[in-house]
Amino acid sequence: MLSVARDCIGKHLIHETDDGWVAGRIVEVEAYRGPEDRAAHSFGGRRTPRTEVMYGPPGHAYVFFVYGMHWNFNLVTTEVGAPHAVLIRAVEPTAGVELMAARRKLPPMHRDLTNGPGKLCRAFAIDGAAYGGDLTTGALFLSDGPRCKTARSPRIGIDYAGEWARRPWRFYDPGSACVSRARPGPPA
DNA sequence: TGAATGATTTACT
DNA sequence: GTAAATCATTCAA
Repeated sequence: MLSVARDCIGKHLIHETDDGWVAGRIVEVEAYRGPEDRAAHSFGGRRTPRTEVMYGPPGHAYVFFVYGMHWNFNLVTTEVGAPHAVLIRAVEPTAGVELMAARRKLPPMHRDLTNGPGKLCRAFAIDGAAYGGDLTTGALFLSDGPRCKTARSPRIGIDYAGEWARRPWRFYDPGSACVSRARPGPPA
């Protein structure tokens, strides 16, 4: 589970749409460990229409909407019946930067294009339509990339989860400028 | 049927 | 630094 999350770092996410296509290298993810993890939506074995896809086969997209305005994109990682997922928190744009910039209404070459869960979903035009999609056959898919070193840290935005919030299940590429936040050292 | 809340981002002081 | 935006999903009655 955690190794799967780490393996996601460095892979490429591609989304083809009518407007063109965009791609990015995944530089930050978080692991969510189903029933045991209070921070996970599937905590306690909860099974609802929203979490249903996590109980299905791996390689599918778990997309959900929060705070009334943001989508988050997850990769279902484990076998049927085990509701574990990896949240894609940030990517480094590699193609279609101008299209992303147009969607985000920001200038190209801007790091803020994709350095957050809600941001990258908007830049990639990921929404409810991608829910449950197969990430190997659909318009939204993953591709292998060069393996690279990863760092780990506690997860973000789940303080309500108590001790689980301190589990170092966030993986990121320390060499990328597109990681969402919590950089260890000064920006320069 | 109704009320509470969140795996966030953005804007403003 | 703090606060507001905003709505699908979820839990209670």
